Amino acid sequence: MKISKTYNPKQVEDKIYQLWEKSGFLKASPKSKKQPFCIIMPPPNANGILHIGHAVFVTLEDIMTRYQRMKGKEVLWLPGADHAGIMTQVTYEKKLAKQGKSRLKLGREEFYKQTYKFSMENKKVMETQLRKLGASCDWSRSKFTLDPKISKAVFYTFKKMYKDGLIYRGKRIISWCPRCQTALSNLEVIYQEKKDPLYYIKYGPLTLATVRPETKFGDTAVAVHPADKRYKKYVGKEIEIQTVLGKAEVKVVADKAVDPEFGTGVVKVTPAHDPNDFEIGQRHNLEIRQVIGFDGKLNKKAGKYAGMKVREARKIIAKDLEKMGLMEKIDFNYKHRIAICERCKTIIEPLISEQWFIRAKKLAAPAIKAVEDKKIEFIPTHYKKLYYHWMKNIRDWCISRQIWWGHRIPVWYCECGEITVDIEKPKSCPKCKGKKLKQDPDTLDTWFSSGQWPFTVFGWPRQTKDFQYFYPTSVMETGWDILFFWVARMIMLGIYCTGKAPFRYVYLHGLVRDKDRQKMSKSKGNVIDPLGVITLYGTDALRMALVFGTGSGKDTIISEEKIIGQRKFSNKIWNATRFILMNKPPLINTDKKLIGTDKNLTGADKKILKVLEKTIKSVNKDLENFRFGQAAQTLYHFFWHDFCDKYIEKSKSQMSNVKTKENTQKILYYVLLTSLKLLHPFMPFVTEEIYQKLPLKNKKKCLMIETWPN
RNA sequence: GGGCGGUUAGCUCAGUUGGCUAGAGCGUCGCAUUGACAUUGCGGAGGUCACAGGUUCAAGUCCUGUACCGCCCACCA
Repeated sequence: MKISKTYNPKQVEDKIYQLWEKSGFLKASPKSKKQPFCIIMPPPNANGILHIGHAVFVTLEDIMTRYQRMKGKEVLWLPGADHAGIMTQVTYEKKLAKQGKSRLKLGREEFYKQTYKFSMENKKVMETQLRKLGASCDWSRSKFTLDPKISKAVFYTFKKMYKDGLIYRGKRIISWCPRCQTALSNLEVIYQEKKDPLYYIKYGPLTLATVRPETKFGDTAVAVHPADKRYKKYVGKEIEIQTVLGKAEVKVVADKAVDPEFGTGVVKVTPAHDPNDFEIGQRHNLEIRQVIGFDGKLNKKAGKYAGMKVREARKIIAKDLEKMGLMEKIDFNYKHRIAICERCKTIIEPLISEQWFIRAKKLAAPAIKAVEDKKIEFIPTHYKKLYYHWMKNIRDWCISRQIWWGHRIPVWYCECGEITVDIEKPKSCPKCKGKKLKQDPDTLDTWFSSGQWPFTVFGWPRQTKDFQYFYPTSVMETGWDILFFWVARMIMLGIYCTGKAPFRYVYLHGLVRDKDRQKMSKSKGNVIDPLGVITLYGTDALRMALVFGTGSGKDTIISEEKIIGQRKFSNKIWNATRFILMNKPPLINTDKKLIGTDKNLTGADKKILKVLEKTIKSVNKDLENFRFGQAAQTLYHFFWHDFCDKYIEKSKSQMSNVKTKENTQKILYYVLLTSLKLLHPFMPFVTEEIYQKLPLKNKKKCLMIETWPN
């Protein structure tokens, strides 16, 4: 057998992956008598191709998966894809726009159909890419969040929560994205610092500061701090004010939310268009007067300003105020944080609208307890604090979105006013027996369905064999940036739906950054395309570079040099094997017991065996404690510097001595095989390829299912 | 306003329950080498482990404080 001088991943990887997939060892069975180990893959969004962040999670999860499989557990790593509501809708709409088409022209049904097709195509591409990354997952169980069975489970949960009083419909102030035309949860809103003029406007005898004079038509009060002596005499009274639309009367209320230090200590209260004002309004029973519509334009309550967009109206109104002598002064250097849409960066318009909400506090309590009781543990542990903080201050969760792509809310309205919540469309109204039922036009927040992912993938609410055997799962591995979006929701919904915390450990990895610690982004031009890198240096090199010397849960620093360094390592393993195979016995038995006793061992023999033992111990300990970066470093150092540089060099003389030849050869094969096993979770392709070439007795079909060294 | 993380070699980072002369990759300097591998080997230079105290036989590691950097959460108009 001729072996090439250098390791050539391109010729090896696809062939090896096929070997694994055809072997059937990637499939898990709930009938197994072994101990289960299960990771649910965080389903990538089905709206694009994989990036380097995906390569991180694949590497980490595959390391755990392969390690546990070799340790003899029944391992299931379950893949899938997420429909990613708003994100996919935005992506597909952009695609349509390029073709001169639009969502509205297509209509709801056709748009859904096309987006579904688009997502399925992406899912297929992604699955090919996951294979290229070496992901040893069970493809026979691949799922999609909009699969009919999964959707049914999601509706089941909705119905159950509605019955339990955990879901309600209500008119609330929500964050509205005028571009996406939908409500957003507070997590989908991000903040950006911006400089805006701060206007000091005369309100009758008072002066107040605001950045949004255009909302003044919605003012239903003016508020001051209860302890503010300057304004005490006005509290509870109506004051007459001059506005751009004429004279009006407005009530003065005292509320502790007002900061007497800011501006003049007087604030206008616009309950319909500001979250704080909404709350002040609730406390003082103020009228809610909506003056801005869902299109982001002023409505007819704004008189002559009706139809103007918020920002242009602001300028014009400010000018008019000045003309009328109502503007006391303008501070042009005022910096504040404005809310923008996480997806499209459009400025958020707080609006009152009817939405569906989850009473989150009730779900949060047991979710907090599960972590306190160590039913779930976080790695790194400090994320526990963040989790507690968020869970203890949780607010009701707005779960309705005014988009078309996703699970349509399973609620039907009858002309008679009856509301029916069910998994499927009711045949007729249970109250009036009428047949004219209209389904709620909204869809559910993506995270509502992905929050149930760890059990809906197993066919829950049916008590399937899979569910009983694999749930609760072992590890949830994902990025810390979706701790609240996803992990917290999975814990809450998991406990609520199944009575059990959905996983034992949460491992949170960091962000991928370049060597200047910059976050990777297309606009910065510093992205590393995992598949491009793979064609250049091989999957193993990329995987090893992603974990090598990275502290658990810390940001992953990656650079091309680092990947090249690991390609060299792949080649080193390859060539060490080539050397060992130069002295090829017919078939070698690598049972350690057959290696000579102390008496016939040289100093070098003893040393390498001892260091190997130490390496095995420390790698095991590291892997048990999720210290993958450390394990990778230990293995790298052992293989290169202890085995290759020292022992293999020494073996050259030992092999030419008849007395030591046989033992040396056995040790070479033994250490090589053990190293391959230990390295396999990190570098699956090169190790498997070499394993296939070794002349071993008792060889298994693949290294993937070899026995892990303990 | 709260909270979290970081500060170790020129650069990027490891360093487990405190325990050998503090490590790796890349870079750098010198030497070697046509039979495993130049995607190499050997050797060297390079560190007051941010700073100041404290606990200890022993501190990069634990405690307290300070400085700087980064991040998250929060309703300041």
